Amino acid sequence: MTDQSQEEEKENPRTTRVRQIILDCACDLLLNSGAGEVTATRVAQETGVARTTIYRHWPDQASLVMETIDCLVAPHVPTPSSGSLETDLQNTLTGLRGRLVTRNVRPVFAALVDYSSRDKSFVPSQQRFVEGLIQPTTTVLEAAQERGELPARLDCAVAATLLAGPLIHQYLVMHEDIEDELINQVTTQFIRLHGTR
Amino acid sequence: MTDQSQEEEKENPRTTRVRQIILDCACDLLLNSGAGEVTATRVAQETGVARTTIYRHWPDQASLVMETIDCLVAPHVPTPSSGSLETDLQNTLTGLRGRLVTRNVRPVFAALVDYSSRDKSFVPSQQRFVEGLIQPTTTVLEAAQERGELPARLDCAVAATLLAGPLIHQYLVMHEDIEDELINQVTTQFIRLHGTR
Amino acid sequence: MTDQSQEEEKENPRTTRVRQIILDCACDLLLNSGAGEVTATRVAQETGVARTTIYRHWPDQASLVMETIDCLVAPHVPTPSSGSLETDLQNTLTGLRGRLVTRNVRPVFAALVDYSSRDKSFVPSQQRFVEGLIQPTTTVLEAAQERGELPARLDCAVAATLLAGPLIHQYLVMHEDIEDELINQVTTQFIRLHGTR
Amino acid sequence: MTDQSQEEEKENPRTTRVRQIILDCACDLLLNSGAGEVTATRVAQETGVARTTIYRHWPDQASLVMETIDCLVAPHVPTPSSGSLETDLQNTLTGLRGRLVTRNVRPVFAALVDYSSRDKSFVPSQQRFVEGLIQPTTTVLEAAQERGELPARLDCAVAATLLAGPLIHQYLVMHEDIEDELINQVTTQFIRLHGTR
DNA sequence: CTTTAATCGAGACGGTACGTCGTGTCTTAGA
DNA sequence: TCTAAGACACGACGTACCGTCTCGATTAAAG
Repeated sequence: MTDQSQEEEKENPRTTRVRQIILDCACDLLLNSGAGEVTATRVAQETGVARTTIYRHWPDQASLVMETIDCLVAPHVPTPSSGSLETDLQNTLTGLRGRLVTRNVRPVFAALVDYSSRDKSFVPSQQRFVEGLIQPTTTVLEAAQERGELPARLDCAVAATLLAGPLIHQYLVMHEDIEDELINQVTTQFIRLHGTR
Repeated sequence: MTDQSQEEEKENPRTTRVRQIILDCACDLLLNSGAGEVTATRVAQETGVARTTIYRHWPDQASLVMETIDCLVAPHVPTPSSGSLETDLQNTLTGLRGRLVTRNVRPVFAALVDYSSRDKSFVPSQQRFVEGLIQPTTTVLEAAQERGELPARLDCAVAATLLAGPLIHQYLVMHEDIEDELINQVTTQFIRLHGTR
Repeated sequence: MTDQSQEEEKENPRTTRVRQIILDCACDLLLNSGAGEVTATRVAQETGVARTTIYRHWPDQASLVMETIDCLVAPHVPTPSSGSLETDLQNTLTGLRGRLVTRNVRPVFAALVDYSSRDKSFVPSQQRFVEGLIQPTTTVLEAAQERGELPARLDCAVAATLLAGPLIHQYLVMHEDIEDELINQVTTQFIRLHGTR
Repeated sequence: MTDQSQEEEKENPRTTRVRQIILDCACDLLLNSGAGEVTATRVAQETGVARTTIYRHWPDQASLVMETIDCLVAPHVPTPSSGSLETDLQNTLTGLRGRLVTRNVRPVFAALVDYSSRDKSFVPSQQRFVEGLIQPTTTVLEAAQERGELPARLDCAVAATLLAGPLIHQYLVMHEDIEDELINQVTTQFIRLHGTR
């Protein structure tokens, strides 16, 4: 009945609106201009909201950035299974590559790494964000495990690291493109080792 | 004879000393307090060198940080080969893990990611830095290839990504510890796939 | 009724107070330490006001000095007329001499000359300041003219220059004291020439 | 015999040359760009002489400016007497007005006033400079006195102040032009009072 | 004609001030 | 009640000039 209102504590609609305007602008700035521009001053200029209003909702720049980033955690989009684990992995990893590029992940990642390095309370946010990226891979592995295509004792999280790790390393850490060849190698290698046929 | 001395242009020793003092302090600050503290003002306070002197050597904060980071690129330390590729890889990856921790790589990485995200001219620095970390792995692979333990057509750089990528992803991206198990998996998987016995 | 209040725009009292603190200190510095010390940095140190606050009110050092000087323009103090033009002039010029000394006019004049020489927009300030010094003389002359003691066609401004000019020249330009003799000569000469008995 | 050589101490010709180059440039800067530009840095840029060389000859900026100004003290140019004191005075004062303008006296005066206000040792320089301007007037008066056209008890220095003072006040202090009318008034007034016919 | 000493060029260095920008706190008015 | 508007203290930025200080490289004069 009042289910949703009890979470929100009957927040003033004006407040909600302003918060949203600010967050939208912050997301925009983060994705398009980098974390360095997610600034009370900049958001105020951009939105017309007063700088003091921003500080009323977030005690400081860090917490605004934190919440901005959490807005950008990729929601889990299930990929339809093709039946073959190898194909599924290929598809998932290709999808990951696609999302890294189209979602403009680099600036968000940069913000996370930067803030995490000075404030450990950002680490969970960073983990959540990266897990959001890897999640589909883990899901595919778990499905395969359920179907018996992977040994039950396999730790799917570790396995996902083996699969997605090289891609993320290549793109976010090395700042280089992910070649099809890399996806192939990663997948083939994994299947050969763990695939139960 | 005087070939190499002519590159250095006989720089005033005082200048060299002051530059070194500044860089040392900057490295210190970067490693222990984070890139945000690598500031002309802060370095000046810390070293007693005048702020203007710093600006004489580096036009701005970014270039000081850039050079500071380049000071921290891990020099290549050759690991003695044990004869067995598997053992070599285990050792090398364990060494990588050790260096990640003892070298306090996270703040450096954070600085690189941060600066690269706003200024693409930092990307090469970032690549150089990460390659400096991975280099031993590549070396081990090339040695094995020479010995015939790996197929000649194998691209050692890609292979190194497959091996070191998951570790770096785990430590720098996921902010989590590298378990022995991960090193084992990565190594075994690689050997099984490519090892020519 | 609210006519005059609308000019002032109901400025925040704190702001008014801070502006005044700054100006007071600037006047002090100008009079006692010279224009060279009227510096944002110096005023900030002296008053405890932040340097940036000063820059909020005055875009640069020059405009602060300009306003400081305008604070020091001598307000017109009417001298009671003795009935005799000669005595009035003696009194007024003696008063001028007194004000030159007690008001510590030299540093203000120095500032004006200095700034005017590089920025013509200071010239009006300089004129206003000097006219503020001469004003009583002009007033005395005008009163005498009204009483018929001076010919109606006499240009009082020029006449004031003839009277006050030598004094100011002696004190501000030649950096020498003004002897009673000089005042006497100037007055006598003027009365003999223009006095209508 | 060695009269002149003993003053100059057989100075190195290179030194003399460099000193002259610097002073020439300093005069130029003082007259055309104002005292604020008479700077070691600026002179060095302008002349190609090293900044350190300037400091070798003058301990600081002030002493360079001081010497620069002394170069600009107007040499006494005798004006031919017309026989009539009134005409002589008219000519001399008109000449003074001319020199004020053509000699570009304002920036020099500004420099003198500025430096004198912070360092009393500049006061004599300022007096010398202004006396250089007034000197012809005094000379004319003394000649007239000699001829008996002025009473012997007249203090020519004071008289010169009465005559030249208003002009200098008008031009240097009030920053306004000197009208012919002012010269007339000053002269007539003086003659009427002191002229012995 | 060379050698030796004065002088110069070049530029690092420690300072001080500049004017700008951003932060986070605060107060006052207005919707 | 919450927002707008903006002053304020703080502190870093990057710049300009000061006056001091090495260093080599020129140049001048003396041997």
